[in-house]
Amino acid sequence: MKIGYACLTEGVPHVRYKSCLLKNATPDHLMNLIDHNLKTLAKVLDYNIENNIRLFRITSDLIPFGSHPINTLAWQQLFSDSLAMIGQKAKDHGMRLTMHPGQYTVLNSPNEEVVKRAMLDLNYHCAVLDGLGLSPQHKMILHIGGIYGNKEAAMNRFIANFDRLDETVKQRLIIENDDKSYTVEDVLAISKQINIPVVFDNLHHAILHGDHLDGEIDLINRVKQTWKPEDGTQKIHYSEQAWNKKIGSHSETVAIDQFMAFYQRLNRHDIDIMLEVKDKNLSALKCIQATTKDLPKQALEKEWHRYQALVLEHSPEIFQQIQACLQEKKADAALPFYRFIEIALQQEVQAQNALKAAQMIWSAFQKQVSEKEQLQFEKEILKIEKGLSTVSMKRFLFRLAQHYELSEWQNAYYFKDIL
DNA sequence: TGACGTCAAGATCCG
DNA sequence: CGGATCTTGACGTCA
Repeated sequence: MKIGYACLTEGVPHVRYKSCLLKNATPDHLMNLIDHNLKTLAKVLDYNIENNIRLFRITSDLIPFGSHPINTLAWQQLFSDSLAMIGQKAKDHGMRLTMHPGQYTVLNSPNEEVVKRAMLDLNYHCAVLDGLGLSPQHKMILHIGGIYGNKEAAMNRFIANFDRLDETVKQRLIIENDDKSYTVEDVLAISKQINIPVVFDNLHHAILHGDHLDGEIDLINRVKQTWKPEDGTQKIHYSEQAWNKKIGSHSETVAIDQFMAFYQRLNRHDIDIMLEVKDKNLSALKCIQATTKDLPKQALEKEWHRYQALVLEHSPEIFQQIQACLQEKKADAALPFYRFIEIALQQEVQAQNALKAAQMIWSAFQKQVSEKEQLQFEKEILKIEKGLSTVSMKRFLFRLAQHYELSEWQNAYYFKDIL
């Protein structure tokens, strides 16, 4: 079983993808952006490897305007070495990479121009995975598309247009149920015609059906039949509804108890779970650690170190409770640990607690700072006391952590909003 | 014609 | 001038 996350990272320094507006997309600029983005992807894979994350979706924005006529670069050739190196990283560590063309890539449109662009976009996504040198087990996920007043005709159009795709694209393509139009049953019916795997998405399923727990696991096991040996392990999407946001919005974080309940009902290990959640890698790490038997103690301690300042900023009380919890050194501390984290982060940041968090990080390099930095810190303190944003304090502290090469603190989740 | 979703670029405002 | 915050863009469907 692999658990993974989609596209972007939280709290990982120096990984930010770049893009540009259509009007600025000159070949020269695109070259620079692609070069930067590939370096970024390589760093993200390093992060994944280091943190034992073995399932990851690559952002569609890797190559800006990757399927747009404005991008005339032969990027697959120009960056073949770089792509091959990145792909080798993944292969060396058993990492499964996927891609997911967005909601605007519509293969079943009645508009032929839209279909042509969708085919080009699928070619682009496939070219990335091909360029990385990855097998067809590294998939591309697509939704079925629109209804256009006649669902049956729309489904048949999907089937007909699938047939027009390149063989390499067909081998990678998998299809997913959505939250508006196409149920798992619909997608299974299409799958039966074109013989490609189905991705079960739990939240979409819950939205299109009233009570989502009823028969959910049976359905997942039925969907497994669409995965052939050459497709690799069955993959599903897991997400939770964001409270107080509109139906279908992904939650800020995966609520660990809700996930564990699902995991236990699922009761399978021959399955890969892609999380779709705002806090990305943070939830992936959480779910991985919570489901790892005999998790080494240092894994949680490393995680705690990254959470410390962020937790302190939200709740000094829970900060203390977590310290106590970890000192007990019981086995299976992961669940209580993450429960505490979730509760802490729901608390609003008070100025006095923001000060405590800043002080904690400051104390790590207080001894080596210059007088000028001391004065700057005092200025930042005043800003927080006045009730101003903590952003500039965080930027200041992050710069210090970089300057004094305190890599541990650079990885603090405390900095995730300013990276 | 605007909402939808998503992210960063670009624009503008502010001290 | 630099940093903080607001607006725009790129895509297709549907009301």
